[in-house]
Amino acid sequence: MREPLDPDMFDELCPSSLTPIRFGDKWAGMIIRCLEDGPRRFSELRVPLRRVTPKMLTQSLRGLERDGLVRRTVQAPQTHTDEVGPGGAGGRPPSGRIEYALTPLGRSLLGPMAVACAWADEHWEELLDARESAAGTAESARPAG
Amino acid sequence: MREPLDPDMFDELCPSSLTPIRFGDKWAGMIIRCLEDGPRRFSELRVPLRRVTPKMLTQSLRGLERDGLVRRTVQAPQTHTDEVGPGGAGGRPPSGRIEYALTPLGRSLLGPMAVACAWADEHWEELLDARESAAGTAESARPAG
DNA sequence: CGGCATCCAAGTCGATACTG
DNA sequence: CAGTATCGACTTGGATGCCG
Repeated sequence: MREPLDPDMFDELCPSSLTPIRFGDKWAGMIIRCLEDGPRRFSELRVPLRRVTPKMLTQSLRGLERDGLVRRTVQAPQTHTDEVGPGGAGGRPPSGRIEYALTPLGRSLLGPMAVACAWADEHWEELLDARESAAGTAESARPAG
Repeated sequence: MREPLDPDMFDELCPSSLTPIRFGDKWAGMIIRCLEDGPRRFSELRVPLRRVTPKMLTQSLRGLERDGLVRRTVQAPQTHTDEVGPGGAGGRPPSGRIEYALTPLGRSLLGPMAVACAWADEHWEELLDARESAAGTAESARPAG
């Protein structure tokens, strides 16, 4: 658990954007899934969600926080750096470590989200077919313009 | 089944608008639920969804049709009106009876929707509490302006 | 009855630049 | 690192009026 998030997890080839089932705003569902395995820092979330501007990421997180689905915590920086860690020797102490984590309420959404994902997984081809058919009929209705 | 739809089913007291789980556009979920028990005519849908302008109702229905969730059918009007029914004696024959019905794909959404409704039913109070707390802290952060 | 056309207000989202 | 500020495009949805 708490492994680094897959950078390609939410690439634009992922057809999740065509399901009619949505959770909150455009990125809320993906954010929740990123927090599924434990707390994450802002910059950690930015890796899989690198197509999301920091403004939107902040905005979505604030919305989730407002609804009690996500909790934002600031940990005081350790003044005595007895555990610098390998490769982190050059960093000056940040003003505070900020983490986002799912609340129990946020976690309770994982069930419905799994159901939604299962539905999308099972039916996204039908959705694509229907849309292509609709586009085709719309085209044929046009007099070759 | 096929009883008339409850006019108050989707009144604004219904807190479904605060759940983060959405199906398609603003009214798609409600439309699907209205079609759950069988085909409905446009004017039938307008009763429980009377807060929805006809433009939006059409727009949502077109979207659902495009995605293969709803099918729109036009039946030829019966020229011989052997069944006028009580109280309907004054109606002149319409140009065609139009009905909207769920497709199997649309019907397959009822399961996830039930899950979403169960979640909302179970947690909407927590959502409200969180929002009120958030509003309160936002107010107290303001310097009594 | 079952829409469509038009206008307009509000919200959403993205790009870019800047900050403590 | 973790945001904030500003601008503008795009989308969504409501109000109103008209049509076959």
